[in-house]
Amino acid sequence: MIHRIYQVLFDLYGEQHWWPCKTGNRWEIVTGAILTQNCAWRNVEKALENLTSAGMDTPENILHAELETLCKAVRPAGFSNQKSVYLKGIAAFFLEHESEYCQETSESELHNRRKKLLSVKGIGRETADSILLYAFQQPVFVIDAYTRRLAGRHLGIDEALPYDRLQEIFMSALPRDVQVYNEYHALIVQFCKESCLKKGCGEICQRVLGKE
DNA sequence: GACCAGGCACATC
DNA sequence: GATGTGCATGGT
Repeated sequence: MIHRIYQVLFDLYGEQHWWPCKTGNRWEIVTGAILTQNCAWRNVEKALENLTSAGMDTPENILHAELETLCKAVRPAGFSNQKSVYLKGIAAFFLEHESEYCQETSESELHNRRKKLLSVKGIGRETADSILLYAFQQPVFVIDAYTRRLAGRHLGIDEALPYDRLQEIFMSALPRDVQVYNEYHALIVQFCKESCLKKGCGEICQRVLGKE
C-alpha cells in the first residue's frame, strides 16, 4: 500500500523538484533544513534571502558572522536565537565533513554518518535525514508530521510510532532509491497541503482514496 | 486572537 | 524510551 500510494500521488502531481531552494546548492539546502524547523517554507525563503543579501550564504561566512547579525537575518523563520547558533554549528561541521558525505557508501557507514550529524546541536532525525537525502543524495527516507498523518489515516499505521520505526516501515516497503525517497516525501507534503489531512476532505483526497 | 508551519533540546518520569 | 515544555515569527 505504501508503494501504491506513491504511484497514485506521483500520477496526480508528477515530479516535485524538491529541494525548492532557488539555486539548489548544497549549503542552501542544509541551511533551509535548519530554518524550516517548525516554520512555514515561505518564511524560510525570506530568511534565505536575508542571508544571501547579507553575504552570509556560505558556511565560511556564517562561521565568521556576528551572531547578532546572523540572528537578525534568520528572524523571519522564527526561533532565531536558536537557529542562528545551530547554523554556526552545522557550518563548522559542514566545512570539516562535506567531502566525505558526498560519496556513496554502505548501509552501515551511512548509519554512522547519520549518527555524526545527529550529534550536531540543532540537528534532529528529520533534519539529519533531510540533509542526507536532499543535500547529499543518500538513500534515507524522511519522516515528518505529514508523513505521520498520512500513515495514520491512509495506511493503518500508528502515527505515534517512534521516528526510526516509521522510517523502517516506509523504507522496507520501497526500493532503496534516492529519487523515490526524494519524490515521495515531497508528494506527501503536496498532498497534505491540498487534501483532507488539513481540514475537511477535499476533492483530491477523494480521488486518491477512490483509487486505493 | 487562535492556530498552524516540512522540529529540537532538555528535564522528568 | 515516552512525554511535556519552551523556543519566535508570520500568515490565515
